[in-house]
Amino acid sequence: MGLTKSEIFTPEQNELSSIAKVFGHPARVAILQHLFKIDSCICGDLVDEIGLAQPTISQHLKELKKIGLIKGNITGTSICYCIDKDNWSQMKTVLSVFLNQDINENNNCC
Amino acid sequence: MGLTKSEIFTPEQNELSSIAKVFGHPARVAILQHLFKIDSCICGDLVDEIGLAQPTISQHLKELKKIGLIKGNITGTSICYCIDKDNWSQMKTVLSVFLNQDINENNNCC
DNA sequence: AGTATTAATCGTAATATTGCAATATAATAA
DNA sequence: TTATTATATTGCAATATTACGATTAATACT
Repeated sequence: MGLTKSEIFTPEQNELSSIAKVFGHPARVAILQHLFKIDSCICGDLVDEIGLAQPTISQHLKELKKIGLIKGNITGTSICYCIDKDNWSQMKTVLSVFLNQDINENNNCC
Repeated sequence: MGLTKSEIFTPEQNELSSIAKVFGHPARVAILQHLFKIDSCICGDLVDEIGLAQPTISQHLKELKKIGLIKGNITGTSICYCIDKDNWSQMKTVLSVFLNQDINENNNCC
């Protein structure tokens, strides 16, 4: 099948896994790290920076855009990408709730 | 061709994406949430709790175990799973470094 | 021994993802 | 207008993931 049964999960579970899925590829992690590091917004040199073909990078950028973590700005023939700060911090909140769950200390099996 | 080029990324990028990948499916999120919530370690009732077949849950548990986020304890015919606290907090540290990166404020394109 | 019970594994079908060559599109430059 | 440059889209091949039926393995219960 290969088809995730999203309908049996809560909206929270689906949202969380969608976010995590985007981080689930090293190229997208690398793109985000580069956008954080660089002092001016980056355009096509992500292709040089990371060692993947232009269509591949473009595809990864599309997924990052789709989930709202980055946004692009057209300047001439190039496009300037950067982190969407508002969405980034919103995403952090969603992830934090999940990551900082308290472990029930009554657990005694292991 | 369906094969991630792990060799061109840093160990950090690969580690981070591997962790995120595991969270990238709602069933695994649901399993982890259930293990957090329940007051005694859970065994096969994850199958009832989540609406997936037993082999499917077993497969997801395997991936969670592989990355070290959960561990199992055999008691009779059943297996008791729970969060691996040490690895969980270690994973949180790795993720936090990534999530809490500072955005370079010299960014001015968007 | 024979029979449940529980969970892992195997095999397989359906779908998704990754990556890239080729091509298309869009904006600028000559 | 004709390049040139930068990025997106299309199409496709290779591989991965998801899901589950069937089976297996291991323990517990009669």
